[in-house]
Amino acid sequence: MTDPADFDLERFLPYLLNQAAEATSRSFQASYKATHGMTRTQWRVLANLGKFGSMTARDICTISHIEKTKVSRAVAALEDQNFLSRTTSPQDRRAEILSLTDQGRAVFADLGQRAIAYDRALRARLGPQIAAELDDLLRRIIAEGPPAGDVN
Amino acid sequence: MTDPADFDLERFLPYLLNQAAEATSRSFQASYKATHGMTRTQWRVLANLGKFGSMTARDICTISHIEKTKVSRAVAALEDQNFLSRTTSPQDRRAEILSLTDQGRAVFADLGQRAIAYDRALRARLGPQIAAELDDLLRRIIAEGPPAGDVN
DNA sequence: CAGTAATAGTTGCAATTGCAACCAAGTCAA
DNA sequence: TTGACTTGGTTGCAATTGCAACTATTACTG
Repeated sequence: MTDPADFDLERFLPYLLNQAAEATSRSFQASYKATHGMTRTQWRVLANLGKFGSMTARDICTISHIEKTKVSRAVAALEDQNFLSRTTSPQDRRAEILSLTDQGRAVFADLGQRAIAYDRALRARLGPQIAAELDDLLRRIIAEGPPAGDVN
Repeated sequence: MTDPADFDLERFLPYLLNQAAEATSRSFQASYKATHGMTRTQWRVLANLGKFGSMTARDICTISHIEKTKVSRAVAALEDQNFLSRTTSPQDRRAEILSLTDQGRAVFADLGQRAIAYDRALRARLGPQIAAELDDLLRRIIAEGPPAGDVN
């Protein structure tokens, strides 16, 4: 039997992860919000396209784990800003292939720089090998997905 | 000079942290949403009160790093559900001391149990000592706050 | 083939958020 | 004690989200 008092909020992973995520994302957000009027989701979508090249919205969903509707709207917004363009895929006319425009690539180059700097500062404080371990752990959590559904 | 191509999205900490946070929080969310009609923020506020006892909204803000307006609304909602009650502090009539009601404590006991189970499942997959390291890292990130502001 | 199921993406609507402006109470100093 | 400043907390409003329902294709199955 687990005593309710055993629950240690300060060691509850979802809680810790959220705080860490908020803390780090929030401050970097200033970069893309102020200079390019982008939202967090938009930045992520753009970053994925910048890093992995043209792909479909669905692809972005699967590799980034962002909800399809969030992606859909982010894509629309990025298109409005002329950061990306769509082409319906010849193989599957439902799908649209998304590619960054020159302007989009420029923005990505700019923000990529800052992201590198930001990330380095973060890692510098943790120490390089520790930071690398953190990467692994996070990737494992992300890849393995939530544990065994049965929390009922 | 950093080449834009150097930017590795898959190793960008804010991005990784967010994905991990989303993945873990989201699935646990089902527990409190379905059974107690609570929102993420509400659960967090309740958890803090459950764990640390009565305190002021401001206290919750500082220890949990949740925006004051989010806390304010969560408190209002929890009060509507009769999970907590307020008393204006005698020392400072601006401040309200928040305390869980019996009902609120019961909910916390219930969710606390599930949280423990969920967290254990998560840690079990990482391995106990690895999970402990992760805690430390996350806490450092949270405590140290974002790096040096100057990402401009 | 027809008929049904799955998939890519969008949209409506309600709920949650963020930010700035705003009260009310408290502090501090002249 | 008045007046300027801070601080606890709430609120208005616009923007972002979540979820479910919906369109248009494509895939499957008998």
